[in-house]
Amino acid sequence: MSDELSQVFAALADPTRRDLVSRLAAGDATLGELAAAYPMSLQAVAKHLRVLQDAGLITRGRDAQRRPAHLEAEVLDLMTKWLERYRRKAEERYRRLDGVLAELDESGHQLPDTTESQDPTKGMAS
Amino acid sequence: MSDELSQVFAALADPTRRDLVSRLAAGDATLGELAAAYPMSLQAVAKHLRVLQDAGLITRGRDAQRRPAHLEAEVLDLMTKWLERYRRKAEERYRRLDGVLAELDESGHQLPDTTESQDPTKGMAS
DNA sequence: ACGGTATTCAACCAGGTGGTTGACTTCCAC
DNA sequence: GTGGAAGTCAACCACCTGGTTGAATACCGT
Repeated sequence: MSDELSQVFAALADPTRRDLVSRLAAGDATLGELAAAYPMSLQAVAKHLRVLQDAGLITRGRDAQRRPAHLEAEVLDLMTKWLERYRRKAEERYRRLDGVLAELDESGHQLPDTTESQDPTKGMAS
Repeated sequence: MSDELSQVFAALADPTRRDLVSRLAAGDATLGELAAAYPMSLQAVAKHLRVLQDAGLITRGRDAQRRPAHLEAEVLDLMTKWLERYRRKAEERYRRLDGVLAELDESGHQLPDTTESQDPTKGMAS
């Protein structure tokens, strides 16, 4: 699954992890502080932080034996951009009812189009 | 994992599924048309469509034995809103260096704050 | 009515995920 | 230097996921 976007989406596909992000948006916090808020072991929360870190959503500092977690906003940008691209396309298609004409035209040629004959699992939907 | 946002994020945490979304953003398509583009069985693509459908990202029509898939933009809104909320908070914290003052102040009270004493796994990060 | 096309259903499998517990390492404070 | 606090490492478990194949269903065109 290794690619960047997949990792970020996967990281946020968990309520606990989204809640961690929401807390960190308010300010940095240590594992202990965070873990206290959840009905699970501290190690489990540590694993969640690890996932967020691998996805580039947080970084962890060092203050003696504390390792405060810090939210990084940049990666959220990445996702937002991806979403916006397709959200807008879909909305346009929805608004413009005359789009049906284009679609009727499109049903003429079986194989969708040109310029995309290589394996789509590589370099998909950038 | 059942909650709505988790399902949507999880659905997009797969390159094949993101690619499907990107294709559907350009126009509705049937399973057969879509499956032709991927190096996997048609049934596998059908499963992916199922996941997208369960997440509310697509709906499927009926045209005789065809079941054209149609992208729904609304759910993308949901995600965008969630992302924007925290992206903005994080960016603000980043821009305003004077934020350190607030954080120093914050380190005064151990338990973060009021109004959230119940189990955080329920109703997390709305 | 038949054959082909479009899709779904079901069983199975390898590998990943979210959680547990127990032991270990680090570092401060006294 | 010892004790306790903060964090990490490792093994283990139940369940979910992404893929496979094979068979079944539904519908159109001739």
